[in-house]
Amino acid sequence: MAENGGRPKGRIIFHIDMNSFFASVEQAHDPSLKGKPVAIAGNPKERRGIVVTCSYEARAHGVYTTMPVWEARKKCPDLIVIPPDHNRYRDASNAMFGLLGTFTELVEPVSIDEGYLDVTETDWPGSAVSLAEEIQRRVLAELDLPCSIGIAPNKFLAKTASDMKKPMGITILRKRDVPSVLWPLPVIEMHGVGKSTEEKLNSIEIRTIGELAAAHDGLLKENLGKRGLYLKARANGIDGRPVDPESANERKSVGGSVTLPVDETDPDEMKKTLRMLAGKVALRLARRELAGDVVTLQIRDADWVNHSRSRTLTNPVFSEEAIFREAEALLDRHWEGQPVRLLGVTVGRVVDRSEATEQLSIFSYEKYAREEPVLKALGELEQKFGKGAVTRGIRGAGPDGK
DNA sequence: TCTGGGGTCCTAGGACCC
DNA sequence: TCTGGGGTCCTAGGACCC
Repeated sequence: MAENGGRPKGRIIFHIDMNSFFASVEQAHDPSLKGKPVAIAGNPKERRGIVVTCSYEARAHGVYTTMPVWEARKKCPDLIVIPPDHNRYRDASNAMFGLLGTFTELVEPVSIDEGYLDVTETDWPGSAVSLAEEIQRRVLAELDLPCSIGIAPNKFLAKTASDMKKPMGITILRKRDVPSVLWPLPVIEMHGVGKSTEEKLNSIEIRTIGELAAAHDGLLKENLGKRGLYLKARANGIDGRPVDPESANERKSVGGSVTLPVDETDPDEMKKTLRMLAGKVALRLARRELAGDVVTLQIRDADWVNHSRSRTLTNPVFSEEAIFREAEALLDRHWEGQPVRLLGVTVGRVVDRSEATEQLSIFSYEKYAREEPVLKALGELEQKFGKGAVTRGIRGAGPDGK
């Protein structure tokens, strides 16, 4: 980046936000869709489908993300509804991040369609704006996809900035702009503030981002915990989080869930679904070579009340069979017979499988050897082969063959 | 005819240990 | 009869985001 005249050098962070990403990818793939109202929605024949993303033409008709498909069709009779093609979006995303990576190594993917760049140290000869223009130009030229870019001294402001002009916007948000640009807005406009937090803030007479920025720490902490304090810092334009290219590789859990065709009360049907979900999760764990030692079952009741039941295992699992067994046991133990709208299975606390094996051999195996069914089995073996045989067996042949 | 599916982080209470 | 604290792990639920 070009010299800045000897002023103390802050960071220069970009936030890249792909505009209505799934819809744009479909329009790039099939140019006849350009200029038309397009919605990406889970199987449009299903009664529970919602709009996942839609083109700006569809938005002009009042269609928005999360709207039920039937309602979107009512608002926009010409709406073209396309089922999602996740492989296509994954490819486009990889191409997009690959392109960003040619400008700097400091790229942090946040989701499939957005990411941060720390361009403070790039050797780009021009201004930050000209770099943003070049990135935007190349993403459009090479991938046929529009994006918006926010330029700011930190992540929060960059993210806020990229939201301010869509599609194909480039927005600079300096810290000194915060009082005039951010402070007049209602708190709900802030990233990190949802409906619930908005209500809590309103109840203590905080309605604008400016009022949040000036609020008393004690009051915030009392009502919102430590979240309140960092929201206040954000409201003041303060955010010290670094751009971390590794964060995407630090996945914590892998899960699958599905809304059932009807609210279900038949345990056999529910177990078929759990088997399917376990298979899906196992497949995705396999692709990333992961295993995890917490299995969680999620149940959403017909009235949208969520429940989760989890179990921490002695050693990490990854197979469909092992995941299914745990999910099934959790269902047997905790389901109380009420109609179920959605089922989910998640494997948590995931680690690389190589790591998982190591853990098993040096640590978890000792714990495993104290489990009740294991003790019972060991007792039987000792009766058969004599005392000491089992211990020699364990030491001599660990699960990793060492 | 309301409301998908993928995640992360935080909180709070109880168990358990020193 | 009255009665420590500090720390970690586990579990369930809530809030938020894309």
